Amino acid sequence: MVQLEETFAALADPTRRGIVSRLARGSATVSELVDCFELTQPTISSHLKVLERAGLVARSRVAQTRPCSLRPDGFRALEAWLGQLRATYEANYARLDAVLEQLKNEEEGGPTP
Amino acid sequence: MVQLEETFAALADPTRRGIVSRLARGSATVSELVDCFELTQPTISSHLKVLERAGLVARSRVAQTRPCSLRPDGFRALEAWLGQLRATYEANYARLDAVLEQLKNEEEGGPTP
DNA sequence: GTCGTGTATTGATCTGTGTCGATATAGATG
DNA sequence: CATCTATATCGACACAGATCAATACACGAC
Repeated sequence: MVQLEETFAALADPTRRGIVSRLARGSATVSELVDCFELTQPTISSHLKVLERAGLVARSRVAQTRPCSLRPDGFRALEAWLGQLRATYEANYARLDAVLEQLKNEEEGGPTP
Repeated sequence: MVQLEETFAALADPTRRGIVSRLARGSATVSELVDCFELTQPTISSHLKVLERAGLVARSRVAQTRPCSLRPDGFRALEAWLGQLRATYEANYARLDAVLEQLKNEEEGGPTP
């Protein structure tokens, strides 16, 4: 649950969603990301820290650079929550449909006085 | 894009996710939601306003009460964004696999000096 | 009309966060 | 060793948001 908290909070920021979209097309170093967005390097590093803590981004080390890549597992919890929500919603919607169906059938059998 | 911004920001708060989960099982009035969560009524109303502005919750009026219900369309943009992200990621992963496959084939043909 | 219940709004406080400039650290290169 | 590049960290600022108490509004009941 707390993981979900961090995931949604991380993706709530447009810059971080931009970083994620960029990394979906391939890994990138911090400098490359700084070039993509008109923000300073400390700001990008701060965003990467948030994304890393949320489990959405992984950072390795190559020489002095720190290539960042997406961690698809981090999105699983998000998709699972959405799927669960949809299932619950549709189940209750189906139940409503069933009730209406039953009412309709009872009415066809003859209206109750 | 700005809609996505509000959607993620709305779901970043645990109380609002709780409200959404509750509403997936059926509509509820503001008072009923206040009973569900140990928060004051103004706080719940504030959260509902955020969810409404994000297009995730609809409010009607029945007498003095304001029944709240889920608006599944509001989640579509979120699911679409995730789907697009996943597609992009898997496409580039497939491309990487293809590159590795090609390198392997070239190597089998004979290592380049 | 008055009264009571349900909900919205306001004002205040407190915490969190996005941003920057400045500085510090890590590692390659000379 | 010194130096340069890439990245992280720190301190400060401004702004947004979560929360509450108090109050105002809406609507049915009487």
